[in-house]
Amino acid sequence: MPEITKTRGYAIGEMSKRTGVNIETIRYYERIALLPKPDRTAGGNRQYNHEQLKQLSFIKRARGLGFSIREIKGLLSMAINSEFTCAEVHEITTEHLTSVQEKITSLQRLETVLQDMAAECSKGDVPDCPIVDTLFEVA
Amino acid sequence: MPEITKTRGYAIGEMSKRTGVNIETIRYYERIALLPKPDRTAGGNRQYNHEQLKQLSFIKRARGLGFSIREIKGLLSMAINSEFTCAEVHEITTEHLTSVQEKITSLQRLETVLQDMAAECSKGDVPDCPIVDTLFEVA
DNA sequence: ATGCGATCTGTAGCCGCTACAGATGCAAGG
DNA sequence: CCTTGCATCTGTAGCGGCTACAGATCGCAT
Repeated sequence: MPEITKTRGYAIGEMSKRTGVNIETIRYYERIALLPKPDRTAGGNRQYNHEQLKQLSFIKRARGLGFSIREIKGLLSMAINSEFTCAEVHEITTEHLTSVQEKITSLQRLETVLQDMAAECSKGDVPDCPIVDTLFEVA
Repeated sequence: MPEITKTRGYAIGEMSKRTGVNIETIRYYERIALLPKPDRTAGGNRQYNHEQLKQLSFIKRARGLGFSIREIKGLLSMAINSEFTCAEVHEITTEHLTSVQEKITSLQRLETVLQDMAAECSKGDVPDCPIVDTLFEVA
């Protein structure tokens, strides 16, 4: 028999182990066209190649940095087609950075309010609590 | 005719205006039993009372502070039954505070990474970008 | 009576997964 | 070759916390 397929590629479980992405999530990414449809074995199991492993790692990293699926699709299509300029990528990144910074600011405001509420609380055994009172004031 | 219902109460739109909670969301809160089922007019429209207005304000505030629906249900059932101690409420609050602080920390880590990536970028017109390179490194 | 905005119910969609059920694939051991 | 048993398959439904319809009815002013 001639060697038709030399490198066997990676089964989905292998992809999952190497990237840390859940198997179900990998299939989900395929469904929403974030990952390309891989080859299949004769029996129908997915067989990924190294390119696809790289792409999944990319997705994993970008998700870890909080990029949305939509943003990652943008980044990927640019990267894959090499139809992008560094400036465009920079823009997406700084936009994302700004939204992260906004989240931080609003969480910090929250932190302050929660700390103040907690500080006022006597922690007593009685059913009378400034936290509840605060929340129950009609706006 | 005798005055059967003296105080008319608030229609759902009134509740929405007073609390800033979307009408659809108010109905949603009722469905998930976060708000009690209100009275109805003869025709079937919801009629809320002042107590329910206070409760919706409470929910709105607590959501604004990032408490989950589950947490709010807890707080409300305690507050309504007056079966709570200040210490219990304090505990829920500080738990929530901790999770807010954890979110802040992880977003700040994110911020640093994004800033570093953006800083390395030349913003050039060429399709060669350290951001893409960074993301494409296999783990 | 009529017109028109407010409200009604019910259902489906959003994001980003996760969790099944029930049917197969595949590789290693006997 | 056959069995065992894990891996993988498809399809669907659920999570949280809403939001967005469609199509019908309510209620109030004129």
